[in-house]
Amino acid sequence: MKLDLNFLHNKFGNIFEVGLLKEIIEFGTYLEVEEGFVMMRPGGFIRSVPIILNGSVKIVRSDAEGREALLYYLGEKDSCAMSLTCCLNSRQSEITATADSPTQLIQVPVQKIEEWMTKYSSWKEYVFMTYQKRFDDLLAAIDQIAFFKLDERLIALLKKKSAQCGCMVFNVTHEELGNELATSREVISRLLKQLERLGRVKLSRNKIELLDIALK
Amino acid sequence: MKLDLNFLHNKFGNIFEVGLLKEIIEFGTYLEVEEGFVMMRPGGFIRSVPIILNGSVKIVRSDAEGREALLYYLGEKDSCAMSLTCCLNSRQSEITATADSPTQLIQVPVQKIEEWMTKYSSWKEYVFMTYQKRFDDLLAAIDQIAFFKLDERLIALLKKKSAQCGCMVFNVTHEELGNELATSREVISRLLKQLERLGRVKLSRNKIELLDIALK
DNA sequence: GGTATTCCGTGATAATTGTTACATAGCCAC
DNA sequence: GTGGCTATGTAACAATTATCACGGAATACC
Repeated sequence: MKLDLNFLHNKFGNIFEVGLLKEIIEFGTYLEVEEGFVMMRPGGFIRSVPIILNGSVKIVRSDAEGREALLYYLGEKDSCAMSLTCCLNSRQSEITATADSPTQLIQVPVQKIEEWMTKYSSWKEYVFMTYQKRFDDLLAAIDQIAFFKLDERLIALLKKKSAQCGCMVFNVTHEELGNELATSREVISRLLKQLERLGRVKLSRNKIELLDIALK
Repeated sequence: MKLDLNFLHNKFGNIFEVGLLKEIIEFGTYLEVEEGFVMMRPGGFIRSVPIILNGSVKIVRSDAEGREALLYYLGEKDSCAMSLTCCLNSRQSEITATADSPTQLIQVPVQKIEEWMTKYSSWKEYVFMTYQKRFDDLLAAIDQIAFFKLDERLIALLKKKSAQCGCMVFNVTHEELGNELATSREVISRLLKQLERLGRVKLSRNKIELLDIALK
């Protein structure tokens, strides 16, 4: 697909001014990645800031031993605070970003980030909003990890996944859930089975269906 | 104390340009708060952004049941991402800020935050740096909570406190440590006692002395 | 000095989470 | 359909953390 002004205007018309949209078309790079594609790794150098058009991107923190903790998801119109930081300071990434579904995005090259901030107030606001949203997301992640027990965190995660795909059935393995909650597959299996016995989910291989979870 | 240009120039000369320092003197408010003073509460409205001159401020996240989790400390020259967000968006605070030692600071009124960002590039950079630093701080907090066991987190917290006061002995109760790690006083007492038996700390009422902790 | 208050130590026990080990089930390729 | 791979179920046990209950120690206040 080629970036075109009408398309961008529909999506970003209320955020970005037209001049900026034109520059985005001129200097941005359109990119389409498939589910599972790892867009960014700890230690990776980052030369562009992504703007998500469609799909969703999972942002995860990993420790030295390969354990993980889910931080948040990026969705339509979102951007990434880490890549902003990295671009503005020539730093390396400290997180992992993985496409959680087929994802379309625009990459804004590092040189334009600062330039546009002085040139377009809408861009400046977008950058600030990005920092603020991700800050909020991190606070929410800390709430989950610090204040809730695993069963509640699991339910919250299932809800979040359901919200991401906009449906009540989605594909996921217990292993993946375990990673995202920084625990083991067995623990997740146990908790899920418990939820199934309570009639709150229906389990199959690679798939979970939410029954009365999203409502609560 | 009155704000004076020499003083500010010594402290911030390599960060802020002189014109900005003059405006800070003109429009900022000097404030001195004693240890334990609660500078900000969840739900509180925020009409200014602080710049810390001296001392340290503890930033804590609390949940509905009054449990807490330490996020990070602010020290000299630092500022607060939450108050920036709140000022720029008329939002309410979602964290608690408490003076952890006698603290001197400047309050920058909300109107000037945006104005200075277009006027002084050094201010713009300071604001961005603040977001970035707090973002990093939150990531570090998540690492601690998600990947480490309580005994390690306790040691890390003791180190942090020691670094804050710049000494090996400091005043703190087990209760306070428990709050900051979102656990109970008893658990902390037990872990501390264990550390004392290992010869790594020396305990007294209201006081902890680090022996071979800071070195490791 | 006596008393109240706050802080600390610790046993007992429960709840939660982590680990090990192995069995079984679903699915794909041939 | 058979073999191989991945995913799930689950028991048994270990480790960690939480809670309850109480006694005693240090300090403050009168």
